[in-house]
Amino acid sequence: MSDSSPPASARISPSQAERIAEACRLIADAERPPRLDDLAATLGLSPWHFHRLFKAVTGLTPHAYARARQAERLRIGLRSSASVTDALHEAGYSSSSRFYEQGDAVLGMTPTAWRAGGAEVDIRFALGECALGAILVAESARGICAILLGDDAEALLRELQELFPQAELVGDDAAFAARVARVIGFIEQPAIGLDLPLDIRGTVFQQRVWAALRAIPSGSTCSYSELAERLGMPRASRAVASACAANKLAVAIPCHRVIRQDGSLSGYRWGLARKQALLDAERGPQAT
DNA sequence: GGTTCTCTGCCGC
DNA sequence: GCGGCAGAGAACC
Repeated sequence: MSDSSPPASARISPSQAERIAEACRLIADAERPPRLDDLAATLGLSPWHFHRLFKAVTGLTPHAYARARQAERLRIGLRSSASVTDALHEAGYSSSSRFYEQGDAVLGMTPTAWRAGGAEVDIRFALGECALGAILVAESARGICAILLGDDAEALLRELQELFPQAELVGDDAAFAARVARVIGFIEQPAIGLDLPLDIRGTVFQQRVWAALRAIPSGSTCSYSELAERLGMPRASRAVASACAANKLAVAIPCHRVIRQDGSLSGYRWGLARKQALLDAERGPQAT
């Protein structure tokens, strides 16, 4: 339920970051999720220290990272495999029955529904007005799946349709509209936190970047290259920027806190004026 | 339902 | 900065 406690961004040395990047590669290359002890031994660290370091760098535990990677392989496999069972096995799931036991935790829906492009899955949405202009909040069964900002409601709705082309979009839900008020309150006062579950969908790399974004404290900023370094990929600042741009959860995943090294704002999916306003608000009264 | 593994808090060097 | 333990809980078989 709580999304309000991203990992503290401890100082990570380049050599530590490189070790964790190596661990990420090992996990990504393995058919089955490697064991914590084995990963730690390969990197020459104790399991406990490796675990802490991994989480500090990526924002995910090694196990969570491995599962995310496995889910990504499944998503790719579902597009190309002849059957859902084949895709499950190719992704390293030991048995399909256990996969189904877990319900829709991996894909947010059944594999067959996912294969169909997410058809028949409801996404509730509501439009509103906040200090930054029009806002659209959308929610799947798993949590808030999009927070979009813009100048007019129709454009936001089109954007939502493009993000979830096969989903059944359901508006005018009074109960949900009440929750949107909480999101708007959070947009206008980020310091209060957003105590709603988030449905964060993206590749493993995007999820790593987004976890790192959530570790940037309110009121401070970071450059794309700094963020890339924190992820152990000092040359990947362009990829990091793309992942920031792919963020669908405005403010909840604070991509507005990433600016150019020279201090200029760089770009923002929802407009530079909004980026500036968000940063101003965070540096404002609640700053300690 | 037992076993194994992960995760976290805390402490020591 | 790193290693280690204890205990809770999740995952696995």
